[in-house]
Amino acid sequence: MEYLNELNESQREAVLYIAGPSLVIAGAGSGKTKVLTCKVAYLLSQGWSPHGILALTFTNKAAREMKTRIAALTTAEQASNLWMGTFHSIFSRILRREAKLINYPTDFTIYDSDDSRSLIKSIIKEMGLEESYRPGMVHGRISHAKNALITAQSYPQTPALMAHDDACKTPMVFEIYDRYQKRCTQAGAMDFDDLLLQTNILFRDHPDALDRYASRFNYILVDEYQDTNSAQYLIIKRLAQKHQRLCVVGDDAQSIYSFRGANIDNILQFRHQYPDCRIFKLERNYRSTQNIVNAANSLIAKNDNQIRKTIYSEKEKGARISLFAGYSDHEEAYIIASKIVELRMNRGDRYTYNDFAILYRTNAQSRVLEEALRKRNIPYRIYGGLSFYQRKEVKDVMAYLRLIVNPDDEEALKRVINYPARGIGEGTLGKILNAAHSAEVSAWQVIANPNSYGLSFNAGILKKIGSFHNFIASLIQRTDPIDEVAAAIVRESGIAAEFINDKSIENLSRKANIEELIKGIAEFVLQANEEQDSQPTLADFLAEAALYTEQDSDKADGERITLMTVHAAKGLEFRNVVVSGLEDDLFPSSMSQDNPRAIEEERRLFYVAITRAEENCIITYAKSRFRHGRTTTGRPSRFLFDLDPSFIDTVETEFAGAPKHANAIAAAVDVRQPPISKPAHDGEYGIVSPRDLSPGMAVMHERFGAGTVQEISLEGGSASAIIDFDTAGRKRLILKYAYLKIG
DNA sequence: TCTAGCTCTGTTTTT
DNA sequence: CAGAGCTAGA
Repeated sequence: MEYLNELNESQREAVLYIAGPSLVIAGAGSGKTKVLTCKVAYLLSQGWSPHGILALTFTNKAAREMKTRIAALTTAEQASNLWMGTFHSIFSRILRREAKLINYPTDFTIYDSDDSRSLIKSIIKEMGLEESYRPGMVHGRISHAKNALITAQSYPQTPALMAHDDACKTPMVFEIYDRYQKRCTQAGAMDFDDLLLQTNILFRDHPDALDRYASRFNYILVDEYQDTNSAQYLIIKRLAQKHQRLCVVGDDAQSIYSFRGANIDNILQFRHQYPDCRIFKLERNYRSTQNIVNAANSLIAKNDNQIRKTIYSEKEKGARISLFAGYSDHEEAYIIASKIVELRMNRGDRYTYNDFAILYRTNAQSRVLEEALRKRNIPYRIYGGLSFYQRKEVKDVMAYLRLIVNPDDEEALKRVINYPARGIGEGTLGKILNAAHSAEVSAWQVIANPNSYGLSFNAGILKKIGSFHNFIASLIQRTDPIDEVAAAIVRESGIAAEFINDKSIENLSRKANIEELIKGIAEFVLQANEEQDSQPTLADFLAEAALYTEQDSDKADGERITLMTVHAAKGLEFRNVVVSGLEDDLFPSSMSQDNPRAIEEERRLFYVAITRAEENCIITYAKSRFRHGRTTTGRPSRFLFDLDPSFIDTVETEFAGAPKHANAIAAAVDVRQPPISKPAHDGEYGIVSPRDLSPGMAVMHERFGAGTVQEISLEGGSASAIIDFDTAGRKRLILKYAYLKIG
């Protein structure tokens, strides 16, 4: 147990206390992972069985890393027997075992967000609501409800939700939710949120099942506790109720996932929910220099809602944070690229490209940065955007695999019934789906026997449907290794033929992706053979693939700088970090402008960004930026004014010859721009405030001409107006983009 | 039924 | 600017 000697006092106390519930407040860079891994190793050394330890992490990658580190402290066998993974992966495993109890098939499909979205979209269409209901928004509402443990049945009984929907003029959300849930059940599918909700339903309705797991998991550890939602909270509570051996680790200052239902109160209220808990605070930051820690502290001090703590660093003072302003987003990117080259040069071979990361608020910002990096021949890797399993060609093959495992999977069927084209078009598919929904059976059952469901297709169509059905049925019969099944699909479905007359680079890369998928399946088989000495099923593979994320891949391909969103950077560290796009309306996001809680979360996000840096932190913003198809002028972010100037270096706009100021904040104030929106006075086109509009008012639009305001809506943070234009008809315009003239 | 190309619209973060 | 949706023409 030498590892105990490497811990500081508070870390050691946190590791050694295993008698009851404990809360470890772990500041950024304070050795949180070390505490967790040492604690698990310590439990094992005290004779606890690895099978009885449940450790929940935020990402698969974090789980894997911890396993590796625990294996180094104990044995590989012990580490591999731990129940360690994300909430979603651990509980999908448990749900699969217990599926029968809650009337799901053992091999239920996991719908990803795209599947959910597409199902919701078709329900909206069926209900004739596409005018005013957007699938993404409805999905958000359903997801929010599920994370708050509100089922389709209880939704209409929840006044707060119904009132919100009424206010948003979307009173039918409850009905869409209900139909959505029925269709998921019909298809034998769970969405991401179901994995948590259904676990709670399982534990609620089957005390014997709960008891089995509660007594199996003798000790429960939860990482990133500040980002758990109500559904996760309740699962933990249920499992730990009896023995109360629970250790949660987190940092309220890094709670950044409320949009996904994360409830910061879980960590803030832990001491009240477990009154006899011990609290340990890890306040020494081992990651960053003093300047970086102090600057971050000065920022987060501006938040009201937090557990007070004093994070400090005993590393060198280090360089001050430097702040740069570009005249445009392109210049900002140019400055960033130059600073990276410069830092790397100055330090000779001390820094490699792997020591740099550029962080941003939104994925869309990466484009301009990439351009600038390419011009300088700086190699980069970019996280975010489409993950491997989200690419169209991969999803197509995956949909066939899903159908084999669960032919009732409607989203999968919709995807491939006519891909590659086999003459079963929209009309035919629509009839099949309608028949299925009115008979309350799956589309697959209709296809298996179209005549029994009152469908009168002509012989040609029947033949096409029949041959598709036979093809899938024949795949289901196959017993060869699953990677060979996948290869057969590509060959026999006609997907391979689609790629034969390829010339374009895109087509080649699609082909390569499909090959990689098959290779990946083969590797999965091999690994399972080696580790568990078992023959994995397609269902095993799909379950893992459904919960795979971009973060999980270890793209260690050579020396590259990293580009990612701040969210994606959570838990990571780099010697040099650039945080870009510090403009009001971008960071903090325009979505959170008038919501104090949301602003505090954005501030925590900025805090997370700064505290990723070990040695150098560079903050940049652009005075103008190309967004939404036009160039907009911005102001420096309000967060820049939160930073204590003594830790910040001069603003330099070196490439435009702007004066250099001694004081960064003063400089930032100097460049404060007039308000972004150009008010629509003096008979000119401009942005009109929703306050200045009312129904019946006559307005002019740049392109659509004269019109009359019908309705104004303030929902969802972006005010919009429905306007009847004399020639262009009825339009719904987002007021912060639309150039209008009153009168 | 399919595809190419046009028009229109709307932008956060993601297990 | 890019993705979705629509239309025309095959």
